[in-house]
Amino acid sequence: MGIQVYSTLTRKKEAFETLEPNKVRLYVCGPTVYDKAHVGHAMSALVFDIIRRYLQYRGYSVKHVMNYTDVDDKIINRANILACDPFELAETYIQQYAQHLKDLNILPATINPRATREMDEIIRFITDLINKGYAYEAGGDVYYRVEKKSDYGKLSGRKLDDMRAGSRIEVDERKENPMDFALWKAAKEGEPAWDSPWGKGRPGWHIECSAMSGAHLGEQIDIHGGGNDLIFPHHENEIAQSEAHTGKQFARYWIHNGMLQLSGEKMSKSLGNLITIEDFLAAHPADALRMMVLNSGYRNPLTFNDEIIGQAERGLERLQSGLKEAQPQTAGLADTSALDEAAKAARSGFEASMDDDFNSAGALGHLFELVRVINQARADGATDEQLKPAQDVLEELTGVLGLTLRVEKGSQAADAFINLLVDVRQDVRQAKLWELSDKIRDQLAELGVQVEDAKGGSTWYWK
RNA sequence: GGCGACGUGGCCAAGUGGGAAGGCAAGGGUCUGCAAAACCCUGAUCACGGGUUCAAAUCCCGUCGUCGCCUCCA
Repeated sequence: MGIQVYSTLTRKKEAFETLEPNKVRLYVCGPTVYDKAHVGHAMSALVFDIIRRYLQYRGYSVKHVMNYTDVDDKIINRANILACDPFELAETYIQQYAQHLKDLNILPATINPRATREMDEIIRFITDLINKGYAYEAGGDVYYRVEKKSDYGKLSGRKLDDMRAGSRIEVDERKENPMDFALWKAAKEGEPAWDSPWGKGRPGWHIECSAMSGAHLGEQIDIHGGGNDLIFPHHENEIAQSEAHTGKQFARYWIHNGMLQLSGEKMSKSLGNLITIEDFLAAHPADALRMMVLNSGYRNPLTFNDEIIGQAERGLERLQSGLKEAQPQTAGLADTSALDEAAKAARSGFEASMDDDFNSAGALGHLFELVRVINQARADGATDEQLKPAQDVLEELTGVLGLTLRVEKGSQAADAFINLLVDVRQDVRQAKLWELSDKIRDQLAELGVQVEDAKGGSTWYWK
């Protein structure tokens, strides 16, 4: 059985079949760049990075598009407050976001389009919608006509009638239906604006994704992703526009990640309860956040707090323990079949879990079982050569999840001195000068070097 | 109010008809001069109440609770 993917559109798992064999067209909604990104953004980016890496492991070539919304009301407002240029503001945060993705070991998208650089495409798209009767101009604005297509609401499971009451929606007299949404917004004085058939203005939020997806991935794509807070109205509107434009199904699978929660509430800019990626990375390794994401279902809400981060960090240490070297001067195992079988079982279990809607928590479970067998073998005296095949599998599969299991490394020069010290300490221990031997170990620990004593000698590593 | 998701051991969490994975924490033990690491051992009436079934954590109905969307949001 191949990969099964849960699609929001059908609310069930479906067999994953791409439009073109072995190729995946993936579009993920990126951030609006008006402020520092927080760990919730990181979670979403991590989820789709994990999905992408697994698809690649499964032999797919993935064309991954992630956009930056670099012109909109919030950017303009922020720029006004800071008395700076909105384009420069956006540029600053785009650069910062790209660096965060790198720091988080998230593979760069194949293409990162920006709304401001795709204006011709956007205008062509809107023009076509007007020509086809799906949109209308009203005083320099252009609105999408939600009643024109009968399936509006199919992604979010809403009916126009249910939303009509819409007490919280400010009714705009110029709209035919209160749910009609802006494709193009006429510019006010001093705002960034582009020429269009409807006068100076800028694109609405939803249209840019449809236009850029079409421009870079074609009329139909395999996966469209984003946070589940985008289901309505953003993705609903994207479907409406794109399918009105092409007459074809837009995305085959809609994948949405759950929200990151802080103190029981969604982390968001408007609630002000956020932790920036910058702050997180200053205090924790990038792998810790990825580990948190991996250990839970991507569709479920994920609670973010110190205890959970701590659990993730200790879980990482456990994975790392599987990669440690053999005990010094060990005799070796007579039989390594347990290791071979464990490695084999780990790979097939890993694949079965990940095939099932990217069940990374289940996949991790299989990797932990491999760790246990490796550690058992080491404790039983396996040599490095004997451990290596299983460790290679562990390293490969954790790599598929995007974990680096990075072990801090000092300089080569320092290594030589530490080896010397540990070696000398070995003689000190043989002479049973425990006080001196402990002093060396303690002081090395203060320098970040963990020394571990075993029967045949000592090993050490940077921590 | 409408729509949707979720509720599994102290914590995180997999499993969605027939043996309740895994991790963290805790306790006990092995190893060790000590420490650390590692290894071994110990734990769940699957929110509650009904129902379907030979069989339910898993399906159906109801109750309670948590969260999300309905307005900008990853």
